[in-house]
Amino acid sequence: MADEITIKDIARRCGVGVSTVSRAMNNRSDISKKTREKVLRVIEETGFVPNNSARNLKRIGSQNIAILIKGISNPFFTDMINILEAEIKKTEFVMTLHRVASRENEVDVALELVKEKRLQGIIFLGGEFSHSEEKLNMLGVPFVFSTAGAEPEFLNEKNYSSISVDDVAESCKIVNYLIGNGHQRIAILAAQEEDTSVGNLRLKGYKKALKQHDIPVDEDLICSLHAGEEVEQFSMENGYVVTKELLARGTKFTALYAISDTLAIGAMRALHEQGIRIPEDVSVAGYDGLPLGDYVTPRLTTLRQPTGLMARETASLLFGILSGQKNHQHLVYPGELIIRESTRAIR
Amino acid sequence: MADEITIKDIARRCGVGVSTVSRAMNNRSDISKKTREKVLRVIEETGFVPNNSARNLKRIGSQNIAILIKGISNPFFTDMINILEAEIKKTEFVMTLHRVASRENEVDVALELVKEKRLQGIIFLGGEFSHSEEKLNMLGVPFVFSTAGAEPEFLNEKNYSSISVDDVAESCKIVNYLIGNGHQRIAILAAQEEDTSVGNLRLKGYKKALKQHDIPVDEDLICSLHAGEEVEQFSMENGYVVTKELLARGTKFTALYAISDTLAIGAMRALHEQGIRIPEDVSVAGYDGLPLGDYVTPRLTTLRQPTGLMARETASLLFGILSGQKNHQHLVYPGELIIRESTRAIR
DNA sequence: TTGTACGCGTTATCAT
DNA sequence: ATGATAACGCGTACAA
Repeated sequence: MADEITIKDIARRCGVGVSTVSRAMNNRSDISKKTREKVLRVIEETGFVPNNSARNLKRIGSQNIAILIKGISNPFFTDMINILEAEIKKTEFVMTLHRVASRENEVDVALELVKEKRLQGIIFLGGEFSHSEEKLNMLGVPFVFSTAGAEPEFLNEKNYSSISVDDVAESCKIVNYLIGNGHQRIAILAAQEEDTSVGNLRLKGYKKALKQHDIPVDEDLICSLHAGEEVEQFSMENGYVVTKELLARGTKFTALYAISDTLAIGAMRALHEQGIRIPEDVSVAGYDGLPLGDYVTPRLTTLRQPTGLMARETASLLFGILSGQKNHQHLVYPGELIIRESTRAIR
Repeated sequence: MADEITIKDIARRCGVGVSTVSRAMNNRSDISKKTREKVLRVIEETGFVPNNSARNLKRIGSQNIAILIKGISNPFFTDMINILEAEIKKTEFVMTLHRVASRENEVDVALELVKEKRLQGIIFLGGEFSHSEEKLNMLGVPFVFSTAGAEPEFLNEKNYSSISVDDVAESCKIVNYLIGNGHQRIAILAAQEEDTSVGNLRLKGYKKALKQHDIPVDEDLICSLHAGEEVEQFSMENGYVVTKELLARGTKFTALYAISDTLAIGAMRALHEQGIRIPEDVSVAGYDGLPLGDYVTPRLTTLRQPTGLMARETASLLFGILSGQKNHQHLVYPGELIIRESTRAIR
């Protein structure tokens, strides 16, 4: 309500010029200790808060780094965000977290943010990896795609970095583990065919593993996730519902592989309700390696993505590039098969 | 890289004035359809993106609403955020989500944001509820505290709204349920005494319930959560660790009440590892009513907060105030005791 | 060390 | 319907 107070008001009240106030606020050296203290005291008393829009507009180089997250409610990211935050806090940079709605294009959002906040760098978490190069080049600041899936064409780019696991290979790995334990009829909870994100890559890995063992792909075993505005794609509920449908179809299977741990947990509940025992009757495997998977009963077999390592490398890479000590690179980290209680060998 | 392109460049390329470009961008009516199309086409071609800082600086009334969240990784909020987002999307307002670090003061952050984004309203999710009135009054725009805990002094304020459950009463409710089922020695995973947030209120509720039944408070049964920069307070891991400590102490108890579902799930794992059966040997109850609680085994007894309702009411209240159709109010919603499989009657 | 004046990119106002 | 111009609030060069 009170008329917005500006730097001019502070200057007037202190009997100094506006630049002096500015200097005090920004901890400049070219100001006497005495004046600074006076100015800061008045700022404190009046509760003056500088307008960031005006600052961003004028400031040459901010120290802002943005993290853009698609699917912020995905617990998979919370770990990475916390580590990224800790890493960034060690530097002179300031992090701003920005969520991207599922219908938004993250590069468009980034384009806005670069101008608005005078960003120095960007980290993309999750999301698609099919972006027009033209737009990417318009960003004008270094950026790193993290956990965005690895496509060969992607890996040739010299203009930006990426950090990921090989979703196809890792997905193949866990399905191979199931096959190695005697499972032939393996249901999968996977993304729609049209999906251009990791969901599709993990489905590819599933098919690849089957092919390696000459097991024919049975479309009845492939359960497409419901997707849309309403349902969270990788939610426990979605896993539950889709598994219910699978069971209703009467398709036989000895193992179920869900492309995320959350989906797997939903599936476990659906199986449990039907009196199907895990792992005695059906083995269940997930993907991601969420902490949560270690807390459910039975504990979930999964493919762990090295989130801590990836987050630290993401930060290190971006700061290396910003300081001119590193060049853009595309790093692919191996996942880790974590065998717990929800799977078993059959026959 | 490319020199930043501005509204002036667009104007020049179109052979029009800058104000005409501005009109085209902002869908004003006082511009011919033909010119607008031409301008928009050039904007499209050049990939021009207006600078939001400049816009915010100049614009009189934005349509921005901010949601400030303390503890964004808390799954309890994801539900509310999704609903709030859906409600806000129905209006002319634009929502921006902003996370507040645990060491930051949410009102200070809000103060900055109000100026920077010319906010029209604020929703606070989580966090403390002990704010200086002086600062709150400086905000100058309507705001609603949601799920911030209900304190009597708080409820007298006419200058803002709050939406909450009565944490003391609800906590008391679930402990009473345990007592009613024959439990006398009830361990609690609770916040530290110094906590000024909901954690403390829930502990109060626990003590109140014991008192009502003349059960003496045994300090050995009160397990303080680890808190700090490193550990997420309401995490499964914290629940696990604290329960381990409880068990190591050898204190006897027939029920365990955790002040959040995530903590309860961690506790269940710790009990499970000791061969303690739930609910046969120990009953476990949580608080919050997360969807997750319905997916674990055994399914978790809990006190559900009506998140959907609260989110919708939060939106409705804020928009009512913004449109002058409502006054500030303080609403307290009842929680719901959800009895599932993790608790049982003894004796 | 300090103050003055200009400009950041946009929208609002006023004139045409 | 359109264009010129003055703000918005601050940082920064430059002068003092």
